[in-house]
Amino acid sequence: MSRILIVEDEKHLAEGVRFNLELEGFQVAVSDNAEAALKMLIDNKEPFDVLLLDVMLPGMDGFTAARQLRAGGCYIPILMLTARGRADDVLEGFDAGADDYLPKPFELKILMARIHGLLRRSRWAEAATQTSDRFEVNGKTIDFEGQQIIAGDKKASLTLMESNLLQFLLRNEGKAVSRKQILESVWGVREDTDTRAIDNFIVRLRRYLEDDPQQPQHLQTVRGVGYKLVQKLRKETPTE
Amino acid sequence: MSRILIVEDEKHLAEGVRFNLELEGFQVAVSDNAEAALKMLIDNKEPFDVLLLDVMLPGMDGFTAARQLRAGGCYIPILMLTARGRADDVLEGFDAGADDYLPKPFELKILMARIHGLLRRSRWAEAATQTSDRFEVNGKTIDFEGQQIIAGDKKASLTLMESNLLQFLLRNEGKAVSRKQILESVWGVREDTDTRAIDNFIVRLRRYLEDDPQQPQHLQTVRGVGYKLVQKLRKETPTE
DNA sequence: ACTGGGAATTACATAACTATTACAACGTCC
DNA sequence: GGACGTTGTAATAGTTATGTAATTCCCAGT
Repeated sequence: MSRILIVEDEKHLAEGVRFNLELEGFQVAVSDNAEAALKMLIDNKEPFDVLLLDVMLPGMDGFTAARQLRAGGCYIPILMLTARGRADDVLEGFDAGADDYLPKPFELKILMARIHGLLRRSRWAEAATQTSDRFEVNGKTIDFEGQQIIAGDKKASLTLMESNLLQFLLRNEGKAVSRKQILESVWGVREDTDTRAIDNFIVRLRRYLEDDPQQPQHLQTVRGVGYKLVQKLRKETPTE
Repeated sequence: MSRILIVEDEKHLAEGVRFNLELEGFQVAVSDNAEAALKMLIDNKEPFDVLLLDVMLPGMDGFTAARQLRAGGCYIPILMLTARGRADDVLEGFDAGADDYLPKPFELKILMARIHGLLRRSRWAEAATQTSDRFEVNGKTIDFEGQQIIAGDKKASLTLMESNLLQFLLRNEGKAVSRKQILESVWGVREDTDTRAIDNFIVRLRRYLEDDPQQPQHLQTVRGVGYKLVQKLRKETPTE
Protein backbone atom coordinates (compact mmCIF):
# COMPACT_ATOMS: atom_id res chain seq x y z
CA MET A 1 0.00 0.00 0.00
CA SER A 2 1.15 3.50 -0.74
CA ARG A 3 3.02 5.60 1.74
CA ILE A 4 2.32 9.24 2.31
CA LEU A 5 4.37 11.79 4.16
CA ILE A 6 2.56 14.77 5.59
CA VAL A 7 4.51 17.88 6.45
CA GLU A 8 2.20 20.11 8.40
CA ASP A 9 2.67 22.01 11.62
CA GLU A 10 -0.99 22.33 12.56
CA LYS A 11 -1.29 19.19 14.60
CA HIS A 12 -5.03 18.73 14.50
CA LEU A 13 -5.18 19.19 10.74
CA ALA A 14 -2.33 16.80 10.19
CA GLU A 15 -3.89 14.19 12.41
CA GLY A 16 -7.27 14.59 10.74
CA VAL A 17 -5.78 14.00 7.36
CA ARG A 18 -3.70 11.14 8.64
CA PHE A 19 -6.78 9.51 10.11
CA ASN A 20 -8.66 9.69 6.85
CA LEU A 21 -5.75 8.51 4.79
CA GLU A 22 -5.22 5.57 7.07
CA LEU A 23 -8.89 4.74 6.74
CA GLU A 24 -8.24 4.33 3.04
CA GLY A 25 -5.39 2.00 3.76
CA PHE A 26 -2.42 4.30 3.28
CA GLN A 27 0.64 4.22 5.45
CA VAL A 28 1.10 7.71 6.79
CA ALA A 29 3.91 9.56 8.45
CA VAL A 30 3.68 13.08 9.79
CA SER A 31 6.40 15.63 10.24
CA ASP A 32 5.89 19.11 11.60
CA ASN A 33 8.89 20.68 9.96
CA ALA A 34 10.51 20.61 6.56
CA GLU A 35 14.02 19.90 7.71
CA ALA A 36 13.13 16.56 9.26
CA ALA A 37 11.01 15.66 6.25
CA LEU A 38 13.84 16.39 3.85
CA LYS A 39 16.10 14.15 5.81
CA MET A 40 13.58 11.33 5.73
CA LEU A 41 13.07 11.66 2.00
CA ILE A 42 16.69 11.95 1.07
CA ASP A 43 17.70 9.08 3.33
CA ASN A 44 15.01 7.18 1.49
CA LYS A 45 15.01 4.48 4.11
CA GLU A 46 11.26 4.60 4.18
CA PRO A 47 10.33 5.36 0.61
CA PHE A 48 7.25 7.49 0.26
CA ASP A 49 4.95 7.68 -2.73
CA VAL A 50 3.41 11.10 -2.16
CA LEU A 51 4.41 14.14 -0.20
CA LEU A 52 1.76 16.44 1.28
CA LEU A 53 3.63 19.63 1.87
CA ASP A 54 2.32 22.65 3.69
CA VAL A 55 3.76 25.95 2.56
CA MET A 56 3.68 27.88 5.79
CA LEU A 57 5.93 26.05 8.15
CA PRO A 58 8.15 27.03 11.04
CA GLY A 59 11.69 27.20 9.82
CA MET A 60 12.08 26.21 6.19
CA ASP A 61 8.98 26.92 4.13
CA GLY A 62 7.39 24.51 1.68
CA PHE A 63 8.67 26.16 -1.46
CA THR A 64 12.22 25.96 -0.32
CA ALA A 65 11.76 22.39 0.79
CA ALA A 66 10.36 21.42 -2.61
CA ARG A 67 13.21 23.13 -4.41
CA GLN A 68 15.78 21.40 -2.28
CA LEU A 69 14.15 18.05 -2.87
CA ARG A 70 14.19 18.46 -6.60
CA ALA A 71 17.70 19.78 -6.55
CA GLY A 72 18.68 16.74 -4.54
CA GLY A 73 17.32 14.41 -7.17
CA CYS A 74 14.14 13.41 -5.39
CA TYR A 75 11.19 13.36 -7.74
CA ILE A 76 8.45 12.26 -5.40
CA PRO A 77 5.03 13.68 -6.33
CA ILE A 78 4.37 16.74 -4.21
CA LEU A 79 0.94 18.05 -3.34
CA MET A 80 1.25 21.49 -1.84
CA LEU A 81 -1.17 22.70 0.77
CA THR A 82 -1.50 26.33 1.63
CA ALA A 83 -3.80 28.74 3.30
CA ARG A 84 -2.99 31.29 0.71
CA GLY A 85 -4.69 31.00 -2.61
CA ARG A 86 -3.28 33.85 -4.62
CA ALA A 87 -2.15 33.17 -8.13
CA ASP A 88 1.46 34.02 -7.41
CA ASP A 89 1.58 31.40 -4.72
CA VAL A 90 0.31 28.76 -7.05
CA LEU A 91 2.89 29.84 -9.58
CA GLU A 92 5.67 29.73 -7.07
CA GLY A 93 4.50 26.31 -5.98
CA PHE A 94 4.77 24.96 -9.45
CA ASP A 95 8.02 26.69 -10.01
CA ALA A 96 9.37 25.06 -6.89
CA GLY A 97 8.53 21.68 -8.34
CA ALA A 98 5.13 20.87 -6.93
CA ASP A 99 2.90 18.58 -8.90
CA ASP A 100 -0.35 19.85 -7.54
CA TYR A 101 -1.57 22.64 -5.37
CA LEU A 102 -4.52 22.70 -3.00
CA PRO A 103 -5.63 25.86 -1.20
CA LYS A 104 -6.86 25.53 2.35
CA PRO A 105 -9.52 25.01 3.43
CA PHE A 106 -10.09 22.03 1.20
CA GLU A 107 -12.68 19.34 1.02
CA LEU A 108 -11.39 16.00 2.10
CA LYS A 109 -12.82 14.34 -0.96
CA ILE A 110 -10.86 16.66 -3.18
CA LEU A 111 -7.66 15.97 -1.33
CA MET A 112 -8.25 12.26 -1.66
CA ALA A 113 -9.00 12.55 -5.33
CA ARG A 114 -5.83 14.48 -5.95
CA ILE A 115 -3.71 12.06 -3.98
CA HIS A 116 -5.19 9.21 -5.90
CA GLY A 117 -4.53 11.11 -9.10
CA LEU A 118 -0.86 11.50 -8.26
CA LEU A 119 -0.53 7.86 -7.31
CA ARG A 120 -2.28 6.77 -10.46
CA ARG A 121 0.08 8.84 -12.54
CA SER A 122 3.02 7.19 -10.82
CA ARG A 123 1.61 3.78 -11.51
CA TRP A 124 1.10 4.64 -15.17
CA ALA A 125 4.60 5.92 -15.44
CA GLU A 126 5.90 2.76 -13.89
CA ALA A 127 3.76 0.58 -16.11
CA ALA A 128 4.98 2.43 -19.16
CA THR A 129 8.51 1.32 -18.49
CA GLN A 130 7.63 -2.33 -18.73
CA THR A 131 4.86 -2.25 -21.29
CA SER A 132 5.67 -5.12 -23.49
CA ASP A 133 3.10 -6.46 -25.86
CA ARG A 134 3.97 -10.10 -25.81
CA PHE A 135 1.93 -13.01 -26.99
CA GLU A 136 2.13 -16.72 -26.56
CA VAL A 137 1.56 -19.25 -29.28
CA ASN A 138 2.42 -22.88 -28.87
CA GLY A 139 4.60 -22.16 -25.90
CA LYS A 140 6.60 -19.64 -27.84
CA THR A 141 6.71 -16.04 -26.85
CA ILE A 142 6.24 -13.48 -29.56
CA ASP A 143 7.88 -10.22 -28.65
CA PHE A 144 6.90 -7.54 -31.11
CA GLU A 145 8.93 -4.82 -29.45
CA GLY A 146 12.04 -6.85 -29.94
CA GLN A 147 10.74 -8.28 -33.22
CA GLN A 148 11.53 -11.80 -32.18
CA ILE A 149 10.13 -15.14 -31.19
CA ILE A 150 11.49 -16.67 -28.05
CA ALA A 151 11.22 -20.43 -27.75
CA GLY A 152 12.77 -21.55 -24.55
CA ASP A 153 16.26 -20.20 -24.60
CA LYS A 154 16.36 -19.77 -28.36
CA LYS A 155 15.53 -16.55 -30.04
CA ALA A 156 14.67 -16.01 -33.67
CA SER A 157 14.38 -12.50 -34.98
CA LEU A 158 11.47 -11.68 -37.22
CA THR A 159 11.66 -9.59 -40.33
CA LEU A 160 9.40 -6.61 -40.79
CA MET A 161 6.82 -8.38 -42.93
CA GLU A 162 6.85 -11.51 -40.86
CA SER A 163 6.18 -9.39 -37.86
CA ASN A 164 3.43 -7.39 -39.52
CA LEU A 165 1.66 -10.45 -40.81
CA LEU A 166 1.90 -12.26 -37.52
CA GLN A 167 0.58 -9.23 -35.74
CA PHE A 168 -2.40 -9.13 -38.02
CA LEU A 169 -3.11 -12.80 -37.57
CA LEU A 170 -2.84 -12.47 -33.81
CA ARG A 171 -5.23 -9.57 -33.81
CA ASN A 172 -7.72 -11.77 -35.60
CA GLU A 173 -6.97 -14.82 -33.56
CA GLY A 174 -9.50 -17.58 -34.05
CA LYS A 175 -11.00 -15.89 -37.08
CA ALA A 176 -10.32 -16.93 -40.62
CA VAL A 177 -8.93 -14.01 -42.58
CA SER A 178 -8.98 -13.85 -46.36
CA ARG A 179 -6.00 -13.20 -48.51
CA LYS A 180 -7.63 -9.98 -49.62
CA GLN A 181 -7.95 -8.76 -46.06
CA ILE A 182 -4.36 -9.62 -45.41
CA LEU A 183 -3.19 -7.83 -48.51
CA GLU A 184 -5.13 -4.73 -47.59
CA SER A 185 -4.22 -4.62 -43.93
CA VAL A 186 -0.65 -5.80 -43.98
CA TRP A 187 0.56 -4.77 -47.40
CA GLY A 188 -1.82 -1.87 -47.94
CA VAL A 189 -2.60 -3.15 -51.40
CA ARG A 190 -6.11 -2.80 -52.72
CA GLU A 191 -5.99 -4.32 -56.19
CA ASP A 192 -6.21 -8.06 -56.52
CA THR A 193 -2.72 -8.94 -57.46
CA ASP A 194 -2.06 -12.55 -58.08
CA THR A 195 0.67 -13.02 -55.62
CA ARG A 196 1.95 -15.91 -53.66
CA ALA A 197 3.83 -13.66 -51.30
CA ILE A 198 1.45 -14.43 -48.48
CA ASP A 199 1.90 -18.16 -48.84
CA ASN A 200 5.59 -17.72 -48.56
CA PHE A 201 5.36 -15.80 -45.36
CA ILE A 202 2.89 -18.28 -43.95
CA VAL A 203 5.38 -21.02 -44.61
CA ARG A 204 8.02 -19.10 -42.80
CA LEU A 205 5.81 -18.28 -39.85
CA ARG A 206 4.86 -21.92 -39.56
CA ARG A 207 8.48 -22.82 -39.30
CA TYR A 208 8.78 -20.49 -36.36
CA LEU A 209 5.61 -21.51 -34.60
CA GLU A 210 4.67 -25.06 -35.43
CA ASP A 211 6.25 -28.17 -34.04
CA ASP A 212 5.58 -29.90 -37.33
CA PRO A 213 5.18 -27.32 -40.09
CA GLN A 214 3.71 -29.96 -42.39
CA GLN A 215 0.86 -30.49 -39.96
CA PRO A 216 0.05 -26.97 -38.83
CA GLN A 217 -1.86 -26.93 -35.59
CA HIS A 218 -1.96 -23.23 -34.96
CA LEU A 219 -1.54 -21.48 -38.26
CA GLN A 220 -4.17 -23.29 -40.26
CA THR A 221 -5.12 -22.80 -43.85
CA VAL A 222 -8.76 -22.31 -44.67
CA ARG A 223 -9.02 -23.45 -48.25
CA GLY A 224 -10.66 -21.00 -50.58
CA VAL A 225 -10.55 -18.28 -47.94
CA GLY A 226 -7.21 -17.71 -46.34
CA TYR A 227 -5.70 -18.54 -43.01
CA LYS A 228 -6.60 -18.82 -39.38
CA LEU A 229 -4.45 -18.57 -36.29
CA VAL A 230 -5.66 -20.53 -33.31
CA GLN A 231 -4.10 -20.60 -29.89
CA LYS A 232 -5.47 -23.78 -28.45
CA LEU A 233 -5.80 -27.07 -30.14
CA ARG A 234 -9.43 -27.87 -30.56
CA LYS A 235 -10.06 -31.55 -30.49
CA GLU A 236 -10.81 -32.70 -33.96
CA THR A 237 -13.09 -35.69 -34.28
CA PRO A 238 -12.18 -37.43 -37.50
CA THR A 239 -14.13 -40.53 -36.53
CA GLU A 240 -17.75 -39.99 -37.27
CA MET B 1 9.53 20.75 -28.46
CA SER B 2 6.43 19.53 -26.74
CA ARG B 3 3.16 19.06 -28.51
CA ILE B 4 -0.17 19.99 -27.06
CA LEU B 5 -3.63 19.04 -28.21
CA ILE B 6 -6.46 21.38 -27.30
CA VAL B 7 -10.00 20.09 -27.38
CA GLU B 8 -12.26 23.11 -27.02
CA ASP B 9 -15.31 24.16 -28.96
CA GLU B 10 -15.14 27.85 -28.10
CA LYS B 11 -13.10 28.97 -31.05
CA HIS B 12 -11.81 32.25 -29.69
CA LEU B 13 -10.74 30.71 -26.40
CA ALA B 14 -9.00 27.87 -28.15
CA GLU B 15 -7.20 30.21 -30.48
CA GLY B 16 -6.19 32.46 -27.65
CA VAL B 17 -4.65 29.61 -25.77
CA ARG B 18 -3.06 28.28 -28.92
CA PHE B 19 -1.49 31.65 -29.61
CA ASN B 20 0.04 31.86 -26.18
CA LEU B 21 1.26 28.31 -26.19
CA GLU B 22 2.89 28.80 -29.54
CA LEU B 23 4.57 31.90 -28.21
CA GLU B 24 6.24 29.65 -25.68
CA GLY B 25 7.41 27.38 -28.43
CA PHE B 26 4.90 24.57 -28.18
CA GLN B 27 3.46 22.82 -31.16
CA VAL B 28 -0.28 23.09 -30.85
CA ALA B 29 -3.20 21.35 -32.49
CA VAL B 30 -6.82 22.26 -31.87
CA SER B 31 -9.87 20.07 -32.18
CA ASP B 32 -13.40 21.23 -31.51
CA ASN B 33 -14.80 17.83 -30.67
CA ALA B 34 -13.75 14.87 -28.61
CA GLU B 35 -14.34 12.24 -31.25
CA ALA B 36 -11.77 13.65 -33.64
CA ALA B 37 -9.34 14.17 -30.79
CA LEU B 38 -9.65 10.58 -29.66
CA LYS B 39 -8.91 9.41 -33.13
CA MET B 40 -5.82 11.58 -33.33
CA LEU B 41 -4.54 10.34 -30.00
CA ILE B 42 -5.23 6.71 -30.60
CA ASP B 43 -3.75 6.79 -34.09
CA ASN B 44 -0.74 8.29 -32.39
CA LYS B 45 0.70 9.38 -35.69
CA GLU B 46 1.44 12.74 -34.17
CA PRO B 47 2.19 11.97 -30.57
CA PHE B 48 1.11 14.66 -28.14
CA ASP B 49 2.62 15.36 -24.77
CA VAL B 50 -0.30 17.05 -23.07
CA LEU B 51 -4.04 17.10 -23.68
CA LEU B 52 -6.08 20.17 -22.79
CA LEU B 53 -9.57 18.84 -22.58
CA ASP B 54 -12.70 20.91 -22.17
CA VAL B 55 -15.50 19.17 -20.33
CA MET B 56 -18.48 20.73 -22.05
CA LEU B 57 -18.27 19.77 -25.66
CA PRO B 58 -20.74 19.11 -28.41
CA GLY B 59 -21.19 15.37 -28.76
CA MET B 60 -18.99 13.38 -26.45
CA ASP B 61 -18.14 15.23 -23.24
CA GLY B 62 -14.69 15.52 -21.75
CA PHE B 63 -15.21 13.01 -18.97
CA THR B 64 -16.26 10.31 -21.38
CA ALA B 65 -13.39 11.16 -23.69
CA ALA B 66 -10.90 10.86 -20.84
CA ARG B 67 -12.34 7.56 -19.75
CA GLN B 68 -12.18 6.19 -23.26
CA LEU B 69 -8.60 7.29 -23.64
CA ARG B 70 -7.51 5.59 -20.44
CA ALA B 71 -9.50 2.50 -21.31
CA GLY B 72 -7.78 2.48 -24.67
CA GLY B 73 -4.38 2.45 -23.02
CA CYS B 74 -3.48 6.08 -23.69
CA TYR B 75 -1.87 7.65 -20.67
CA ILE B 76 -1.20 11.13 -21.94
CA PRO B 77 -1.35 13.77 -19.21
CA ILE B 78 -4.79 15.38 -19.27
CA LEU B 79 -5.54 18.86 -18.03
CA MET B 80 -9.28 19.32 -17.83
CA LEU B 81 -10.85 22.69 -18.39
CA THR B 82 -14.34 23.46 -17.33
CA ALA B 83 -16.66 26.36 -16.69
CA ARG B 84 -18.10 24.49 -13.78
CA GLY B 85 -16.15 24.47 -10.56
CA ARG B 86 -18.23 22.36 -8.25
CA ALA B 87 -16.52 19.76 -6.18
CA ASP B 88 -18.31 16.87 -7.81
CA ASP B 89 -17.07 17.94 -11.18
CA VAL B 90 -13.52 17.97 -9.98
CA LEU B 91 -14.04 14.55 -8.52
CA GLU B 92 -15.55 13.18 -11.67
CA GLY B 93 -12.68 14.67 -13.63
CA PHE B 94 -10.14 12.84 -11.53
CA ASP B 95 -12.20 9.72 -11.59
CA ALA B 96 -12.25 9.88 -15.35
CA GLY B 97 -8.48 9.89 -15.38
CA ALA B 98 -7.57 13.56 -15.55
CA ASP B 99 -4.25 14.61 -14.09
CA ASP B 100 -5.22 18.16 -13.35
CA TYR B 101 -8.28 20.28 -13.35
CA LEU B 102 -8.62 23.98 -14.05
CA PRO B 103 -11.90 25.86 -13.64
CA LYS B 104 -12.72 28.55 -16.13
CA PRO B 105 -12.12 31.40 -16.19
CA PHE B 106 -8.47 30.83 -15.52
CA GLU B 107 -5.43 32.99 -15.56
CA LEU B 108 -3.16 32.26 -18.44
CA LYS B 109 -0.15 32.15 -16.18
CA ILE B 110 -1.78 29.44 -14.13
CA LEU B 111 -2.57 27.41 -17.20
CA MET B 112 0.99 27.70 -18.36
CA ALA B 113 2.35 26.74 -14.98
CA ARG B 114 0.17 23.65 -14.86
CA ILE B 115 1.11 22.60 -18.36
CA HIS B 116 4.74 23.00 -17.51
CA GLY B 117 4.13 21.02 -14.36
CA LEU B 118 2.66 18.13 -16.28
CA LEU B 119 5.47 18.17 -18.81
CA ARG B 120 8.05 18.29 -16.08
CA ARG B 121 6.48 15.30 -14.39
CA SER B 122 6.62 13.40 -17.69
CA ARG B 123 10.27 14.24 -18.08
CA TRP B 124 11.01 13.08 -14.57
CA ALA B 125 9.17 9.87 -15.14
CA GLU B 126 11.16 9.30 -18.29
CA ALA B 127 14.40 10.08 -16.57
CA ALA B 128 13.53 7.71 -13.77
CA THR B 129 13.51 4.79 -16.16
CA GLN B 130 17.25 4.98 -16.43
CA THR B 131 18.10 3.71 -13.02
CA SER B 132 21.77 4.28 -13.22
CA ASP B 133 24.19 6.03 -15.48
CA ARG B 134 26.62 3.19 -15.56
CA PHE B 135 25.89 0.24 -17.80
CA GLU B 136 27.52 -2.92 -18.94
CA VAL B 137 27.48 -4.18 -22.48
CA ASN B 138 29.60 -7.05 -23.66
CA GLY B 139 31.81 -6.78 -20.62
CA LYS B 140 32.47 -3.13 -21.27
CA THR B 141 31.43 -0.50 -18.84
CA ILE B 142 29.72 2.55 -20.18
CA ASP B 143 30.16 5.55 -17.98
CA PHE B 144 27.94 8.39 -19.08
CA GLU B 145 29.17 10.71 -16.37
CA GLY B 146 32.67 10.54 -17.69
CA GLN B 147 31.44 10.00 -21.25
CA GLN B 148 33.62 6.98 -21.78
CA ILE B 149 33.64 3.26 -22.36
CA ILE B 150 35.91 1.20 -20.20
CA ALA B 151 36.98 -2.14 -21.59
CA GLY B 152 39.29 -3.83 -19.17
CA ASP B 153 42.14 -1.42 -18.75
CA LYS B 154 41.44 0.52 -21.91
CA LYS B 155 39.32 3.61 -21.97
CA ALA B 156 37.74 5.27 -24.96
CA SER B 157 36.02 8.59 -24.63
CA LEU B 158 32.67 9.07 -26.26
CA THR B 159 31.62 12.13 -28.15
CA LEU B 160 28.38 13.87 -27.29
CA MET B 161 26.31 12.28 -30.00
CA GLU B 162 27.79 8.86 -29.52
CA SER B 163 26.88 9.12 -25.89
CA ASN B 164 23.37 10.38 -26.52
CA LEU B 165 22.61 7.69 -29.05
CA LEU B 166 24.00 4.96 -26.87
CA GLN B 167 22.01 6.24 -23.94
CA PHE B 168 18.85 6.11 -25.97
CA LEU B 169 19.55 2.62 -27.19
CA LEU B 170 20.29 1.45 -23.68
CA ARG B 171 17.11 2.96 -22.39
CA ASN B 172 15.27 0.89 -24.96
CA GLU B 173 17.31 -2.21 -24.47
CA GLY B 174 15.75 -5.22 -26.11
CA LYS B 175 13.38 -3.12 -28.13
CA ALA B 176 13.74 -2.39 -31.79
CA VAL B 177 13.76 1.36 -32.20
CA SER B 178 13.06 3.02 -35.51
CA ARG B 179 15.25 5.58 -37.15
CA LYS B 180 12.44 8.06 -36.74
CA GLN B 181 12.30 7.50 -33.01
CA ILE B 182 16.02 7.91 -32.81
CA LEU B 183 15.94 11.11 -34.80
CA GLU B 184 13.22 12.53 -32.61
CA SER B 185 14.64 11.50 -29.29
CA VAL B 186 18.34 11.93 -29.87
CA TRP B 187 18.54 14.61 -32.52
CA GLY B 188 15.23 16.29 -31.77
CA VAL B 189 14.32 16.29 -35.42
CA ARG B 190 10.74 15.63 -36.36
CA GLU B 191 10.64 15.84 -40.14
CA ASP B 192 11.64 12.79 -42.08
CA THR B 193 15.03 13.74 -43.32
CA ASP B 194 16.91 11.25 -45.36
CA THR B 195 20.05 11.08 -43.38
CA ARG B 196 22.61 8.44 -42.89
CA ALA B 197 24.05 10.11 -39.84
CA ILE B 198 22.57 7.43 -37.61
CA ASP B 199 24.24 4.64 -39.56
CA ASN B 200 27.56 6.29 -39.13
CA PHE B 201 27.21 6.57 -35.41
CA ILE B 202 26.03 2.99 -35.21
CA VAL B 203 29.17 1.93 -37.00
CA ARG B 204 31.25 3.82 -34.52
CA LEU B 205 29.39 2.48 -31.52
CA ARG B 206 29.82 -1.03 -32.84
CA ARG B 207 33.54 -0.50 -32.98
CA TYR B 208 33.45 0.35 -29.32
CA LEU B 209 31.15 -2.41 -28.19
CA GLU B 210 31.40 -5.40 -30.48
CA ASP B 211 34.15 -7.93 -30.55
CA ASP B 212 33.60 -8.29 -34.27
CA PRO B 213 31.91 -5.19 -35.64
CA GLN B 214 31.11 -7.03 -38.87
CA GLN B 215 29.06 -9.54 -36.92
CA PRO B 216 27.28 -7.41 -34.37
CA GLN B 217 25.99 -9.42 -31.44
CA HIS B 218 24.70 -6.61 -29.30
CA LEU B 219 23.95 -3.67 -31.50
CA GLN B 220 21.83 -5.38 -34.09
CA THR B 221 20.23 -3.86 -37.12
CA VAL B 222 16.56 -4.51 -37.66
CA ARG B 223 16.19 -4.06 -41.37
CA GLY B 224 13.37 -1.79 -42.39
CA VAL B 225 12.97 -0.58 -38.84
CA GLY B 226 16.11 0.55 -37.16
CA TYR B 227 18.35 -0.90 -34.51
CA LYS B 228 18.14 -2.98 -31.39
CA LEU B 229 20.53 -3.20 -28.50
CA VAL B 230 20.54 -6.53 -26.72
CA GLN B 231 22.40 -7.88 -23.78
CA LYS B 232 23.10 -11.33 -25.07
CA LEU B 233 24.69 -12.45 -21.89
CA ARG B 234 21.56 -12.25 -19.84
CA LYS B 235 19.40 -15.34 -19.77
CA GLU B 236 15.88 -14.80 -20.91
CA THR B 237 13.69 -15.63 -17.97
CA PRO B 238 10.00 -15.17 -18.63
CA THR B 239 9.31 -15.73 -14.94
CA GLU B 240 8.07 -12.53 -13.40
C1' DA C 1 -21.13 -45.48 -53.62
C1' DC C 2 -16.65 -45.65 -55.30
C1' DT C 3 -13.00 -44.01 -58.10
C1' DG C 4 -9.99 -41.36 -60.89
C1' DG C 5 -9.07 -37.35 -63.75
C1' DG C 6 -8.67 -32.67 -63.83
C1' DA C 7 -9.06 -28.00 -62.04
C1' DA C 8 -8.13 -25.12 -58.43
C1' DT C 9 -5.69 -24.08 -54.71
C1' DT C 10 -1.84 -24.20 -51.58
C1' DA C 11 3.11 -25.50 -50.21
C1' DC C 12 7.53 -24.52 -50.73
C1' DA C 13 12.04 -23.97 -53.10
C1' DT C 14 14.72 -21.03 -55.81
C1' DA C 15 15.84 -17.02 -58.47
C1' DA C 16 15.57 -12.17 -59.29
C1' DC C 17 15.11 -7.77 -57.70
C1' DT C 18 15.55 -3.77 -54.86
C1' DA C 19 15.52 -0.91 -50.94
C1' DT C 20 18.23 -0.59 -47.09
C1' DT C 21 22.44 -0.60 -44.69
C1' DA C 22 27.67 -0.48 -43.96
C1' DC C 23 31.32 2.19 -44.21
C1' DA C 24 34.82 5.11 -46.10
C1' DA C 25 35.90 9.57 -47.69
C1' DC C 26 34.99 14.20 -48.00
C1' DG C 27 32.88 18.90 -46.28
C1' DT C 28 31.74 22.05 -42.81
C1' DC C 29 31.42 24.52 -38.72
C1' DC C 30 32.71 25.79 -34.43
C1' DG D 1 41.49 19.99 -35.07
C1' DG D 2 37.80 17.42 -33.44
C1' DA D 3 32.96 16.53 -33.93
C1' DC D 4 29.34 16.07 -36.82
C1' DG D 5 26.86 15.66 -41.04
C1' DT D 6 26.70 14.49 -46.12
C1' DT D 7 27.52 11.87 -50.08
C1' DG D 8 29.02 7.90 -52.84
C1' DT D 9 29.42 3.08 -53.56
C1' DA D 10 29.53 -1.69 -52.45
C1' DA D 11 27.44 -5.25 -49.99
C1' DT D 12 23.43 -7.46 -48.26
C1' DA D 13 19.21 -8.91 -46.37
C1' DG D 14 14.37 -8.85 -47.17
C1' DT D 15 10.82 -9.09 -50.32
C1' DT D 16 8.60 -10.43 -54.41
C1' DA D 17 8.23 -13.26 -58.60
C1' DT D 18 8.38 -17.58 -60.66
C1' DG D 19 8.33 -22.47 -61.09
C1' DT D 20 6.90 -26.87 -59.68
C1' DA D 21 5.20 -30.31 -56.55
C1' DA D 22 1.63 -31.49 -53.45
C1' DT D 23 -3.01 -31.19 -51.82
C1' DT D 24 -7.81 -30.73 -51.88
C1' DC D 25 -12.13 -30.60 -54.10
C1' DC D 26 -15.53 -31.51 -57.59
C1' DC D 27 -17.85 -34.32 -60.64
C1' DA D 28 -18.45 -37.46 -64.24
C1' DG D 29 -18.31 -42.39 -65.34
C1' DT D 30 -18.63 -46.86 -64.02
